[in-house]
Amino acid sequence: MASLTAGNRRPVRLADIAKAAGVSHGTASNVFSRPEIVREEVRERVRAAAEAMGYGGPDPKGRLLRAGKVNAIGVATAEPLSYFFDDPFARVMMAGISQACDATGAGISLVSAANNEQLAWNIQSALVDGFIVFCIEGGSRLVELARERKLPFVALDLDSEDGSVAAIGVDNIAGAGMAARHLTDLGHRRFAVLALPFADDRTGIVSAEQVRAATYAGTRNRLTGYLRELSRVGVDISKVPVYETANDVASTKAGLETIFASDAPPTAILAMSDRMALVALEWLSARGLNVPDDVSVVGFDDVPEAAVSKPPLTTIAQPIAEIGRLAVRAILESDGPVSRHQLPVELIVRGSSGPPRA
Amino acid sequence: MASLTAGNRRPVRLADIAKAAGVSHGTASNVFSRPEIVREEVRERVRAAAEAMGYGGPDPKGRLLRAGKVNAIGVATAEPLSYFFDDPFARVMMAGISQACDATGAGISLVSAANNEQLAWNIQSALVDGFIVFCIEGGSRLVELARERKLPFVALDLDSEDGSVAAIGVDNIAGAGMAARHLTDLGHRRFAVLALPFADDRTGIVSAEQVRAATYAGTRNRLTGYLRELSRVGVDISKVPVYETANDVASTKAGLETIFASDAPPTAILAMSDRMALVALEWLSARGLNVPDDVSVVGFDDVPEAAVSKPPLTTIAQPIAEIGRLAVRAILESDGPVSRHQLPVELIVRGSSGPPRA
DNA sequence: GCCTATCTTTGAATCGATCCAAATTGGCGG
DNA sequence: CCGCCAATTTGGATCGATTCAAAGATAGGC
Repeated sequence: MASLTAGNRRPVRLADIAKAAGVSHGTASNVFSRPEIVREEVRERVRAAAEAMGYGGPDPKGRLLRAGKVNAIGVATAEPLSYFFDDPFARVMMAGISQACDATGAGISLVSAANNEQLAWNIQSALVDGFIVFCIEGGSRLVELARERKLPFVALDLDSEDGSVAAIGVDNIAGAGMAARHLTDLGHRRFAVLALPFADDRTGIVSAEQVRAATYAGTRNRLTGYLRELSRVGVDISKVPVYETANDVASTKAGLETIFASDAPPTAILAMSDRMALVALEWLSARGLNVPDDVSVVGFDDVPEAAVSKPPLTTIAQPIAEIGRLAVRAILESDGPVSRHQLPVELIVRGSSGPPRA
Repeated sequence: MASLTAGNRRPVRLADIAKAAGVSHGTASNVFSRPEIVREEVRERVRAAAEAMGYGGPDPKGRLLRAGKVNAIGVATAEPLSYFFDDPFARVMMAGISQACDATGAGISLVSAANNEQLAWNIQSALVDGFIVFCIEGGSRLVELARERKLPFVALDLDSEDGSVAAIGVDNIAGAGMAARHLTDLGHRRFAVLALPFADDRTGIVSAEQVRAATYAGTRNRLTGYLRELSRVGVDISKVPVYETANDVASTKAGLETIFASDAPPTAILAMSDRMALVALEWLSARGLNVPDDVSVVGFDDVPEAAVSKPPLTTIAQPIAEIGRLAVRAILESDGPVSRHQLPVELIVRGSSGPPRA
């Protein structure tokens, strides 16, 4: 009964093998981190002891505390973890982030939870050197949590007026303007807007009042871009239905039902995301409406799927991957002043837009 | 010059605010981790001090060392980080892993690098409680590195003969058999195989010799399943070309070129991954060959894209997400014996397979 | 044989928290 | 006024490594 060492589950520490090899822990440490400064004979003795005792190498937990730097950045959202792998926009963004991390050797930690309490805890206890915050939904709360950690962080796609937070995004007003302009140039005059959330947990037709009170400035800016361009050609923008969705299939379809229940249905749909635009293409086709002959659709983002839909989607391209790369750099070189970038967008004309029926 | 505190960048520690609030560090710690046992007046005093000094809450680095558990699992591959977001198979797998992690509150750390040395370092220094190892390529090396950390880990898709490593996979022989059987039942007798790697860094037609020496038992098993079924109907399996690819677009196309350069080209292609199968569909279509009339194609995996290709792909469905979920559970409840699971597969007949031309 | 220069090794200090046994405080009944 | 119990607070020990100034060992020059 005495020496059933197999049952002894206490993990082996550096100090244990130091003692076993008859050297100080300082020397033992050097064997692993700077082997070249240790005399060969000693080095081998220590390594043999490590091998014999089943030592798995210096525990990063210990090293971490001493070193200070984790060498990983956290990517945070208020969605379930699977969002990163499901959503096309997120995937392209993550590809950009991955690239930059690969290049610098930094790791990626996914920090995310739909549950509010869990999210707070995850952010508080994330082992990272900084955060990239996806502000799709629940953005303000996320930013607040990230700020509390007192670590560098950058908000993506926030369009925040708050100049104290680092942010990277695109010129939403200009992008939306290009989308609308493209459609008015084609001759459209009857529009509907599928909008991203202006505030959390709400869907439906939005009022001017609600737009003014928007939590998400990005959504408001895109709408501003659309409407400015529409009024330029004389469209009565008070008559343009703006349906706020949760950027998912169900609420987008509900929006389309509402929009097309009108007796003067639109000939063109402005969707604030490709995700909604692609749902619209499908919905319209199921409804027997031809795109672009009966209805034109213009999206926003230019996710990969947009190029292969039927018909291919006309959209506003964001440099998504580039945004990701910039974000990583902003975290890792979080030096001087708060960095705020606004990247250019581009109109990509494909098959989902054309002149309205005469 | 004396008190330019703004320049003092040393982060605030728990001990600092304890001193400022005039309490012991023990009490200060309790204020954050078990506030209910601290007298209200004291609690508020400490919180006020924390606020005033810009304390970001207990540093997880410190907590971690004490607690021992990281509460995160690492997912390791020998690919660049972006693999997780690019590859369809990986994405479905990660969705399953995410789900299980969300449910248990565990985090996910992506541990990956194409570069060999970087990969070793990343695995050695990953802050995780265990690893899930993707054995697509470089699997053996990865398993070796993971084993050295002496942490629980499970290998996915390894088909290893080494019973000492936990592994989760599917019955490759049976799955491949079902694919081949489906085609022989339809009447096909001329075949070609697009194979996954048998060994690292090699592509081209493989010999029986090379198959026998395969590093990747999973690939070998799939081939065994194919050939066993083919020989059952009298096909001369020594004449069936088996082209080993790197499971990417370029090498798959090269394989197709080679295969169709023959004067007796196959009427059916057995692809060991949907990725290759989808490339084949595209290549055949560009070449003016009709699927399934001229050539039938059967894949393996059943990634989401397989259902929407033109034509939709006949394939062998793996319960990919389920594998991911099981893997997480295996790590978190890494109790008793080494767990080895083999999950069932299923033939999904879609439009890419049909009888050969009469 | 002594002194200096070089190469190795030592061991205390540190990183930032949590835990817990023991000490202190405060209230209350006798 | 004392003893006792419950509620708080204290401060030392611990988690597992790295760092670095100083001590010790070895070799070579004179």
